[in-house]
Amino acid sequence: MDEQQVLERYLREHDLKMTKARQTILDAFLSMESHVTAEHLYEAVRQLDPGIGQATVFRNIRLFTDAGLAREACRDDGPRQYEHAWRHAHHDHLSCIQCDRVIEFVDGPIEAAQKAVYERYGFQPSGHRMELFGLCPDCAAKQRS
Amino acid sequence: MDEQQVLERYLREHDLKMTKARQTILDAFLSMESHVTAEHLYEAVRQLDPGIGQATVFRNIRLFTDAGLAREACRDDGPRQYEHAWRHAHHDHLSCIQCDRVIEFVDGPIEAAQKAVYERYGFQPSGHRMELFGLCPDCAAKQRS
DNA sequence: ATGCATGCAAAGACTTTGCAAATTC
DNA sequence: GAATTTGCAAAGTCTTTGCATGCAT
Repeated sequence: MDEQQVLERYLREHDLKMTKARQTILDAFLSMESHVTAEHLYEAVRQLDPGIGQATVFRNIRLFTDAGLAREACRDDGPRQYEHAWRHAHHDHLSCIQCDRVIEFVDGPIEAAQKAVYERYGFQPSGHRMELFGLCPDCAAKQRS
Repeated sequence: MDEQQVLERYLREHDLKMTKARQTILDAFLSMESHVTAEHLYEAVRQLDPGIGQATVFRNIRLFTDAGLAREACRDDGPRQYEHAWRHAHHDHLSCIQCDRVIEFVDGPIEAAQKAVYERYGFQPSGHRMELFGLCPDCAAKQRS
């Protein structure tokens, strides 16, 4: 089941409608990389259809989140960021604090250790978020020179 | 070296001044638990001195962050949150998605596995943030009944 | 036809900034 | 005395909402 179908199904189940604007916003979202802000998405959408308003983008990215296509990414500051959530395996982030490059990874030992923590405290897991910060090899090299 | 001294030293090194308002805001911050918003802090500060303005609280919590006393906590939404950063060992969070209870923990195996990830990608570590979400034992029990 | 969706602009939530007066060193 | 700080209010960001109209079913 691809994203298009997931959304259509969600709409059907909630008595919502597929509109031209909604379809355009979905197309734009699917064509973009992870860590999209509403502003980025709005710009991309305007390329496809200049008539679509910003509020509609905000309303729909939230709808995509409810439908399971998008997920809010953790942030310290600035506008809210979204990632793709469908057919996009769970992953964690390794970010360069200098150039903002982001590497997505999944690490078996970390996942296993997290499970142990849940058990230790008697929690029932529902998800997690992890971000590692550091200097990427390129930036570390630049800094040394 | 305690927080008071850390701040005084930071002020001296940056040619800044210790004022009555600044001291009051520091006292309020130190008396509060982790995950303080500027609004919470403002309320606490007003108890101590109703004459202090909100902008001053915003300006000073940021100063505390620069001085290494506070640290911004990761959030999806809502106002920015701060944690204590001085003499407060690094820790991760385990949060209940129902009652918002937060447990702070440090896990050796996770820290070790993170180090391995840094090495795998050639990154120079500078910090990380991890938050595990789930249902705490109490909320899980309530949900079953 | 019915009722959700849209665009616009206004309002909201949160944070920062400009400025004159007050305070610190 | 020189320079930082403060309180206030205004402005800035980012996001949501109210409403009349347009569309999808």
